[in-house]
Amino acid sequence: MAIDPRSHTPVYVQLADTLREQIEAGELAPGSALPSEARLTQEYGIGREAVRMSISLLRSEGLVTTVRGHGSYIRETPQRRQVEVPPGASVIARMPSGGERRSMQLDEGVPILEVRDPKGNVEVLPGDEVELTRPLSGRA
Amino acid sequence: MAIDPRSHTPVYVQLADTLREQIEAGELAPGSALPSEARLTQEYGIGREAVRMSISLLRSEGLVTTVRGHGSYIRETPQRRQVEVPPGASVIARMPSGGERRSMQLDEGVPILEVRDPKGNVEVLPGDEVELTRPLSGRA
DNA sequence: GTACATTTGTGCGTATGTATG
DNA sequence: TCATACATACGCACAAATGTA
Repeated sequence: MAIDPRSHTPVYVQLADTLREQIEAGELAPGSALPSEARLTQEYGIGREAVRMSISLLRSEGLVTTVRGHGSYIRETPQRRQVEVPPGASVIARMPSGGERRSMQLDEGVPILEVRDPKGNVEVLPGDEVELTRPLSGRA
Repeated sequence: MAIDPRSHTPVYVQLADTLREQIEAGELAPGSALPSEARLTQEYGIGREAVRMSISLLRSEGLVTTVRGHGSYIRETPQRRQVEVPPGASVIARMPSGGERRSMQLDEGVPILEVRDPKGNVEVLPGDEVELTRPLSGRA
């Protein structure tokens, strides 16, 4: 898909959409590198700022990670371990604060799951590694 | 907190931390506007790029939203409605794709919850409006 | 309607630092 | 050592959106 500078949607959103499509279509395989900033700048005839913002957007969606001095790579989602939601518990999803992200060593664009059990204990789980489950039979 | 350009932590991270503190402390109330880019540039004696990256960071954390030609605003989190996790279901948290984000009208930095019931039906819920629950008694 | 100020979006130039190969 | 590539940071300029007079 070509980029239209006169479109109402910002150029960097258009490029992010294009790259996202390619990633989801498998044209850009997990683990492989995105084209470099300079490459994308030339390829689509847009500014470096727009390219950087596109990649930043994809990072915030958890689709790519960027390695400084090396490039940006399509993220491979790790196996999710199953975690049971305790009876009487509640769960919310939210993005981590900067401190949480650093201490939990989360990539950008990875949400967290906050599980609060009836006693008020809160467990914070990395959203990309966890699948919550509720078993059919309601035993703890 | 003042910004130290010689610090090892990037200027834009320092500013984001400062603004985050002010937001979490309530000095910047939900619904109110952040200072403009120009204002922050002067206020903290840093460049516009650093200011914009700070705000971009806060957006990706779901703390603020930006309206072109208007400004950036502290997000007000809506009341979370309670949604019960069906017996036998599994839940994952992830960031929405661009299309999902637009069709569900989600702000940046808002994760989604994907609930898959035993029959394979998938429900996609906005992470900022939902609190998942598992009742104490295991009835559906 | 017009005009204007404000604010964010985009593009470009430059520079330094850091990491990899 | 050298080239490449990204990260950070500053500057300037203009475009586009918004709101108000």
